[in-house]
Amino acid sequence: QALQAARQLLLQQPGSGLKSPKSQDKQRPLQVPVSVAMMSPQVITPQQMQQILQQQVLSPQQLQALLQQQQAVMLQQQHLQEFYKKQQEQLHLQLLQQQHPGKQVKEVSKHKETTEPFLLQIQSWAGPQQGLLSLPGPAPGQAALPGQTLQPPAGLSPAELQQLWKDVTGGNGHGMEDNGIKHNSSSTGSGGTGTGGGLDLSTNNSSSTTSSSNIKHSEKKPRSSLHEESGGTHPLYGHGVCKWPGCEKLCEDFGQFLKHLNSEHALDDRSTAQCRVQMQVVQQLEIQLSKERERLQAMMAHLHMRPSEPKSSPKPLNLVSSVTMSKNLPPASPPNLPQTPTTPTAPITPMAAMPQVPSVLGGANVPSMGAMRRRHSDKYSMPLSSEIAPNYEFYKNADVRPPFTYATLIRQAIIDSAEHQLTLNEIYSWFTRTFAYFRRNAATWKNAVRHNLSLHKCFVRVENVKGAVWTVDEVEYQKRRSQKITGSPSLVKNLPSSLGYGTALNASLQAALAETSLPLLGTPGLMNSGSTAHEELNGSLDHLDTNGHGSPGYSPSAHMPVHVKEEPLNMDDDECPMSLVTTANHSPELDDERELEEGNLSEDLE
DNA sequence: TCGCTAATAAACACGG
DNA sequence: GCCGTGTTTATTAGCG
Repeated sequence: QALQAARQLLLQQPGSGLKSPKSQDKQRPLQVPVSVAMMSPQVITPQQMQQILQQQVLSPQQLQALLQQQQAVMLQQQHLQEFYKKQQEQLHLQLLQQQHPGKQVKEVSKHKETTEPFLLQIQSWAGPQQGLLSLPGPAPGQAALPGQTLQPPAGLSPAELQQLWKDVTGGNGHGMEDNGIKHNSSSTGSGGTGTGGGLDLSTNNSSSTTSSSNIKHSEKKPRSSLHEESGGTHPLYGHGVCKWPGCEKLCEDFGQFLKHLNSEHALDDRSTAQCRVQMQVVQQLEIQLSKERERLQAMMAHLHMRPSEPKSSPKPLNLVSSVTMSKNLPPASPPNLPQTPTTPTAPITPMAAMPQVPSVLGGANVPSMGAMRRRHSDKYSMPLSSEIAPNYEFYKNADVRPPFTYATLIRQAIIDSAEHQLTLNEIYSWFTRTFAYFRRNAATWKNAVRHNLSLHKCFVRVENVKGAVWTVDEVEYQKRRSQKITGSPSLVKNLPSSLGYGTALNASLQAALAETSLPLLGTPGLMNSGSTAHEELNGSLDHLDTNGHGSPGYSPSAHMPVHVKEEPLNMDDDECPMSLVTTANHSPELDDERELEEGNLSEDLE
């Protein structure tokens, strides 16, 4: 309305506002708004604004007034959006509680949180049809107006995008289709093509906030899973469904699709508007893609992965603020969307086992501990220390769960200590000190630590002068580990008797050596205490090797703190810690093989 | 589907 | 009674 008032102002004062040098241009001020209005009735895009500026059709005062009015409208729009969002969310939750009692509400609500901002954004892009001021992306060299956020939220999947499109176009779903909810919109399209009213989402929703009775369960139309057969080929036709954004009209065959396409999506205002919105979507996605690609480059550069293009990061990455996606992107893969799944043949980094990497570290969207009950298999993980070491700062600062089991971490904490023994509280401290992730939900993970200490035989409680301390029974630990590695408990069963370090024990200890060697040395943070791990393991090896057998009365408490033999070996390894590059193409099996090979190598060096 | 493993939650005991 | 520690059991989920 404000913009229209401005336009009225211009129309009412054509003479005063004109600085056109030629008299025949006197119609210009009329032409511009009219043309704009033809495109989108209440929109003056920045490009057009610039055009107006260039053509000097308006006086600076008028332009200023116009801009002010636009800003005022923007503020109104923002308020409307906020109001609408709140109302919609409230309504949404209300409906979900009615229809999906229980935790589904939480899940869908979470989904909504991610989609709604973009939904609003899309609505803003599609504003003309909604009577809202549309403010497309700023023209080159023109700053975005305050409050204007044109970036779609990161991490938008194509499915979400499609859903949002449906939201925009008001097609079958009206935004809540995922939840089986459908707004009884004013859409007149019998086939759910969102004719006309498809784009007046905001008005529909705003009205629906006061009349929830207008909402009904949707006869959820089967999606692309049906009609797999497809007659002809057309970018807008697939799986028997019209792929026009927001349409999804079922078409029996290609001919019917063509007929539908020509009838429902002919060249008219609606189609052009939808096309325009789609262009905006594509444009924004391209912008986002380029940003993500740039981010990927920077990440790969930071992580010493081979960048596909030698494009250096504009600035060093601050892990706390910049790490927004998993590192498990194969370096050879083209920089794609960050959600690119890792193929089983390229588990690459231990991050592959990382359950999740919060998109915003330390942000509110970090899933709670309880929500991420993921299996923490070490299978895809490289040796703990060598994983932690290069990422020491990362884990220290980033609220990312380390991809290791509690047992592994506890052991690491203990063998990192000078005495190879820690009190429970010291273990706690190590966790919180080493991993930012363990600086919250203390009760949960501390309970898990205690549980693991009690559960696993490899952890031995030793009464000490100053109380009880926990040590690691390395043999027990490696028994567990070798069980996991070899999958052959029979081998482990023979461990005590095969003290001549037979194959199983050898492999186990080699694996252990691989796990605790190389590691820590690459990182100052872990180097100081971490070298003990290496030494301890070598000590363990020495103990067995030199005697030809493990000590029968093997006592971890007696064994752990002592017998440190300085081993100059592996210094080459130290200089070349296990990098993401070297492990990038490792399959899980190769990882195990690598560990064995490294063990052999170390042994050979001895 | 089944078995294994790990994470998580919780109850309980015990001592300071 | 509270808290930290330690043990144990049950449930759940991921994975092979």
